[in-house]
Amino acid sequence: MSEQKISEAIHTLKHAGVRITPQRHAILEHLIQSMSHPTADEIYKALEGKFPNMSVATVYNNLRMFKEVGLVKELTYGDASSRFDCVTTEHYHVICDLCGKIVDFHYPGLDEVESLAESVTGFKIARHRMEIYGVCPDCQTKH
Amino acid sequence: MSEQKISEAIHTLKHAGVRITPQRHAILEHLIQSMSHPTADEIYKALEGKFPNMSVATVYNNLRMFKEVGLVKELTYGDASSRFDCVTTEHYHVICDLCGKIVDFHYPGLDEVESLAESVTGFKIARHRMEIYGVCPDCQTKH
DNA sequence: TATTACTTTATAATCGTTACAATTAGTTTA
DNA sequence: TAAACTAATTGTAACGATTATAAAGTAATA
Repeated sequence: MSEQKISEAIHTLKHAGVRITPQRHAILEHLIQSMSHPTADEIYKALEGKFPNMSVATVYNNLRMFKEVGLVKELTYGDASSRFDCVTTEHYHVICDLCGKIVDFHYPGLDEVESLAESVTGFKIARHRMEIYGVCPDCQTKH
Repeated sequence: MSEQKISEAIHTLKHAGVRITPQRHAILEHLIQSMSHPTADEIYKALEGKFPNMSVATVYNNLRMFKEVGLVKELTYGDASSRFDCVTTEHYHVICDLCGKIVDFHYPGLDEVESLAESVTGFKIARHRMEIYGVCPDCQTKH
């Protein structure tokens, strides 16, 4: 379960020559254990009990670091804050238009979209992103 | 050509009870004629010759308005500025990782993705977005 | 023409994020 | 284990995109 994911992640970090500070450990743990896709601020608030002196900058610094090492993906949605997602397997996100909830959605990679785009545009395609928007079950019953 | 698109758009606006001010007309014209997907600031700069006193707020206000009427779509990419795209037909965007160029890409709607997401997650799906990233031909030759 | 509502303008404010310099704390070496 | 080295954290200032606000201007309407 998540214990194992955490130690795997820590191993990855050590291998990349990164020190394991208490703050880092806590941010990582929170990212892995929370099944949601928290914003930097949510992580900050969640940990301020344990680390009353932690700076927001630390959260951002480490999230950037995790991203560079490949542990985490940043989900960017326009003006709103970025959300951060622990990379496990490839998946897409389904997002509720009303409450903002994000649900993981597995779908076989759209390789043919990439190859078609490559041949049509002449780009050397590296990746794609897709999000699906709608209203979640909770919000459907409430409205 | 674009003359016709402009008058169509103006008709849509009038029908929605919106006054056609010179600034509005110019912003609309720029959006339709420029084949790119400009940011609010690019529009602002492009028009400051004609309208030395125009405020950025005017650009933002009108872009929001155009969006509400359905003339324009906002493309949001994380921290960077939003880009604005005149709605003509459904299409996706291919984006260069190096220079940021955006190219339109037509692909048959991924209806099956939406319907699968709907059945798997219980969401009532309304739409999706997809972007494809890579390196454009120009940047490929330069690097 | 007077009234009304809508627009624009200029500027201040907001919010997420990053830069910076000073301090603190892991890690390594002796 | 202690000194030395380097990376990480902290607090705060700064930044940039966007929005809010209030005052002034402009079009439409009676």
